[in-house]
Amino acid sequence: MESEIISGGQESRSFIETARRAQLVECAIDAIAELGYSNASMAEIAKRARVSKGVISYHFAGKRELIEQVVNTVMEKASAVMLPRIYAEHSAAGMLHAYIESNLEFIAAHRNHILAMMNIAVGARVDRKPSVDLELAFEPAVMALATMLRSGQERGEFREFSTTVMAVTIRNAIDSLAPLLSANPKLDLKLYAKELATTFDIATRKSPV
Amino acid sequence: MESEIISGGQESRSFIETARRAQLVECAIDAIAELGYSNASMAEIAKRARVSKGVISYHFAGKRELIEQVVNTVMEKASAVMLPRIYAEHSAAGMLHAYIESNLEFIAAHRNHILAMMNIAVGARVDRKPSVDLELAFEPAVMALATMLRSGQERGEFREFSTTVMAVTIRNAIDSLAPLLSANPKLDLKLYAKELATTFDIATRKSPV
Amino acid sequence: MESEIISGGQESRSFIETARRAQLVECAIDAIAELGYSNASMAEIAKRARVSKGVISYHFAGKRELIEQVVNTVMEKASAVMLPRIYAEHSAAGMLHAYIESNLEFIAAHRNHILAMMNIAVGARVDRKPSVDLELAFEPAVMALATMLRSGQERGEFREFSTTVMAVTIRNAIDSLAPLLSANPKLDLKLYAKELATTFDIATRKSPV
Amino acid sequence: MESEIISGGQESRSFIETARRAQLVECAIDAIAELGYSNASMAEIAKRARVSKGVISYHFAGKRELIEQVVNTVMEKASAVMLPRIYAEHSAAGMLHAYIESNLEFIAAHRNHILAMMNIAVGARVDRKPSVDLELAFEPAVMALATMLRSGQERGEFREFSTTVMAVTIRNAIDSLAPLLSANPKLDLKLYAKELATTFDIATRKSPV
DNA sequence: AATGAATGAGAATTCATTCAT
DNA sequence: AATGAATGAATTCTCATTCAT
Repeated sequence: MESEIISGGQESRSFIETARRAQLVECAIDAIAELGYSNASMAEIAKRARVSKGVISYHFAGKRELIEQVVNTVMEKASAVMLPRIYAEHSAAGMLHAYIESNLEFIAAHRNHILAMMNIAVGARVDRKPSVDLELAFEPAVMALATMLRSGQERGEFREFSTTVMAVTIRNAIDSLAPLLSANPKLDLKLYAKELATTFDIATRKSPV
Repeated sequence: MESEIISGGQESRSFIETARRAQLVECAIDAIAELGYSNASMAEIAKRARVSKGVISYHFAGKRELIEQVVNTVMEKASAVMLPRIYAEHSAAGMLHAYIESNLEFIAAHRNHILAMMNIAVGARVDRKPSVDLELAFEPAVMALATMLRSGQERGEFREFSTTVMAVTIRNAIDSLAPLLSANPKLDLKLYAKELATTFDIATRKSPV
Repeated sequence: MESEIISGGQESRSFIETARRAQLVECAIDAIAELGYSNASMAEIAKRARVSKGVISYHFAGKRELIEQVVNTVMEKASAVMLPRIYAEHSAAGMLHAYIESNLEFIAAHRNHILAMMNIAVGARVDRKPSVDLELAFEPAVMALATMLRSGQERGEFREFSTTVMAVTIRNAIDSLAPLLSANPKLDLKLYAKELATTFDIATRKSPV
Repeated sequence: MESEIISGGQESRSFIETARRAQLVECAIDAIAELGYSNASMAEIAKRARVSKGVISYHFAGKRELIEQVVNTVMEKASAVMLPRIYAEHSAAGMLHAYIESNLEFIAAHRNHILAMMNIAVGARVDRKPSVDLELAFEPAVMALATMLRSGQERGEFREFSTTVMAVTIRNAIDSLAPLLSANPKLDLKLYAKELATTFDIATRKSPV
């Protein structure tokens, strides 16, 4: 509305476009989470957005770009939730605990986002040219976690272990919650979070209490 | 003479049929592992077997049966490697250790098999009629592991923890090795196995040594 | 504005869609009449419409729906021609006469329509899942005719006979004209109609004049 | 067995071949009658004969020849039943009556044969080059009947009518019994035969009694 | 005389994408 | 900015036919 005044404005198109893109990304997330990657056709996503198929092609270069935006969106949202929680802690154990807990909370709150990510991770190779590389999407998360673990070792809080193996293990423990939750919706998340936190607290700390 | 006996006879498969089926299953495994579930079309699989598309239809009732055979084949091979190793142990910790180690060895030796399984697990749900149910293929593995862990707790070897959460965590730590290995082929498997075994030894045992 | 209303709206078909559907139904009728049910593939029908195969899928849910539309279309056209002619009569003999004559006229004018119907009737049962049930398409016509005959008996115009057997006989005498006409295009339809009308007039009436 | 003695005997092969061909024709008839023309695949027919697909190709030049044999076989059997019955009569009305009754009896006794014929008549155009021409199979029957009717007119027993139209009408009244019987197995055949005989007796005879 | 194995063409259907309006 | 229409490639599956044994 306000934008009609600024005739020829470049901003206004950008606003509508931004909104549409966000909407389409949301619909894509839901479709992928609920139907799986390969059943989340453009037609299905468009239907969920109550919009014609052409709109997606109009706003995104192709399915590929749409999927990339899904990945980016989820990553950003997760970071926004988790990072403050982690940086609020000062001990390595505390940070690891915050990492696991905030991540599980994010999953609980955005189950479809994570489900979509996992479906994409495995299914996206569908396009001959991988639209989203596993490495690109997941490795940074592992790297960041590994760095956190290493600093815990350097501070003398954590025992010696391969930070990479441990980081991968923790990430997978977390990521696999989403499908589990999907199959068994009344899963006790609090318990699950506590179990994981305890397990990896024990598995990483230097000396038993 | 020849035809009177046949009726009702469940004559077992001919030699050549058995060989072809095995070959096609192998080609399917490779195709799925390398291209992803949905790019592993019958045409692609046939091409890898240097055989016409129709051959697959001739030997398997449909894509569904082929995929089922892939799952069965992998499961059987893995069991054949792992079970003897596990049952050779007598302590719960020993069994867990054998479980992890033999599983990683199997993965190292049959990377494509595991990659195929994971792709099927995610990709197959994607069909309107899931050709292979995730639960059917994976949950039993988790269940078996959980049972093993519970017996460890009952024997007093393991601390108290949710056996389900721990079993899921361990299985995912293992399963996620395949894609990792695929992305990073010169991964030190021995080290990885040792790290995982140590981590879950520490994470499960009752009292620190 | 545009999208708020749409939801739930059963907006009727667009002009162009209606035209395409009609065109495709016509092409299907011709293809089925000329090539037989099972040679009338979607590809063939599309080719006749000078349109890509996908267009049929775009406008019809599947072959099934297309065939259903063929049946509906033919039935409606035939009814539109015959019913006024029949209801214009007041004696049972007059109605039967009008029934036979108007039906033959319709067949003469729409030979392919009838040929298509017959091919569908026999060919469609042939699909594992019959796309169009013989009974549904043909029995009503027999039923309606039998009812007309019965009312003629009740009025005392017609002799006693099994209205079902007679209705079946008349319908088949009529329906079989189409293939006959197809094989022998210069058939004298006027004569044929007169012969049939006379035959069944004699065969049904109570007392000779 | 006995044939092994007559080494190189041409006769013995002929005997087995004749038997096989007859068996395959029977199986084809049943398959076509029960499943419809296009579902009666060579595989299905072979299965019913408990024989491999190749056998059919071995004994018949192709599906086309097999279908031709089906038509020939049915025609011969029907003639064998009907002709003696017809020629036993001496009045035209008696012959027509015998024609209708013996034909219905044949249908009752060999329902599948007639069903197969009808399915073939409509469905066989499936092959681009019609494997069986409607004309070839059905017109002779109509011609023969028309001739019979004409002789009735010449003798002064029958009224004037187009013998062709009447013959077509009668043949179709008869042929349509098979599908009817198939849809409604407990149909009263005696009644049906009596109705048809009466109807066409009335419709053809010169003067009302 | 018969079989099992393999072929390749053709079927329906699905889908991302393009384009005129 | 959005839509409906159309395309063409790809997928699974079926089938008559061929061929070595």
